[in-house]
Amino acid sequence: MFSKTCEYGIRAVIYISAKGSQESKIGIPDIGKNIEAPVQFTAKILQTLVHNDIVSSQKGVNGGFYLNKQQKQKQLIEVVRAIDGDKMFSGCGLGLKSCSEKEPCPLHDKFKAIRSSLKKMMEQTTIDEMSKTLKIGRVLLRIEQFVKHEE
Amino acid sequence: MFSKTCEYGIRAVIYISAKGSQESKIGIPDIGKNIEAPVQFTAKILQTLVHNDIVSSQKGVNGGFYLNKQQKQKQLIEVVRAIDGDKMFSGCGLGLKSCSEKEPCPLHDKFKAIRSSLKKMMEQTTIDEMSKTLKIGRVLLRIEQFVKHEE
DNA sequence: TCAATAAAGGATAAAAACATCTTTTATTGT
DNA sequence: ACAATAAAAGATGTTTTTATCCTTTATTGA
Repeated sequence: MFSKTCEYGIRAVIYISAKGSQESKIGIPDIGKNIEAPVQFTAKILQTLVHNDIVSSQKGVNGGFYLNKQQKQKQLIEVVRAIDGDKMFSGCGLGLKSCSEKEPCPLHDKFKAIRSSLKKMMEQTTIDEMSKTLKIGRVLLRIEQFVKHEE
Repeated sequence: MFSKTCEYGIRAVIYISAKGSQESKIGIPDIGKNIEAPVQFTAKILQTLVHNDIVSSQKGVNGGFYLNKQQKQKQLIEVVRAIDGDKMFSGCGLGLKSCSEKEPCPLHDKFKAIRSSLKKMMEQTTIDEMSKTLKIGRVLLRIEQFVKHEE
């Protein structure tokens, strides 16, 4: 469904949102280890996410990644768009250039329905929500340390 | 959504089903041209589809590809499975091995819903239906010659 | 002010997906 | 029988995606 790059990106964002804060930023080695993604590759993806204002970063001692308030409120679809672009939400399901509302391919309407529900889902899901889901006991990744985070 | 390979495969199957018959088989050059796919690559995909009993073929003079009655009744999902395998319908949406019903990732339930509707759609769509949709005027591909096929 | 730290950025490498080319095998009309 | 035809099969090439490595830049605590 998503590209690997996108999967890593989403996982990283969830992890950073759940574990990091402006006071306590998260480093790349920590992130890579805990989301089970190649460290350097994750670094590249995070660059993209920083450029697109999905994630904040700071260089130097005690630097790392974190999400500010506005960023935590962003929708999943914005993360996906930043990494994979719009292709997921545009174009014919069968890859036909000639396909359109007027001259639809045999899968056109059915596809449209699926895609619009996928899109809606991604719009209704915020980063914050995903990281909360993580915290309230539905464990994911390797984040055992979350126990102490719970209220 | 689908891989390019899968897109070409589906398009080929629709085209063959719509235009071909046991009496009048369709050759690879014809198929490639009309579904706007690389000819030799399409040939490879058709090999796979023949192996998986989605399409019938015959070598030699007047040979080519066609779909028999049973094959026309196959579901879209069978075509996709033959080419892309099961990965589309299995595994965590975020690519996590650790994700399960018991320990779901933050996207688990939402993803499950989307995927099951995608699956249902593919199970409810037959090759025959898609090629009929093509015939009743909703033009696709480059198949102008379909006009004479309509009843 | 400088050594340590950590992200940013650029270059390169490996793997997978996509595509083409060439040879072989089966079929058929003559 | 055999020449022509068309798919099957195997080898090879290209492009994109995924992944790693190395150098540079910014920040900070001592």
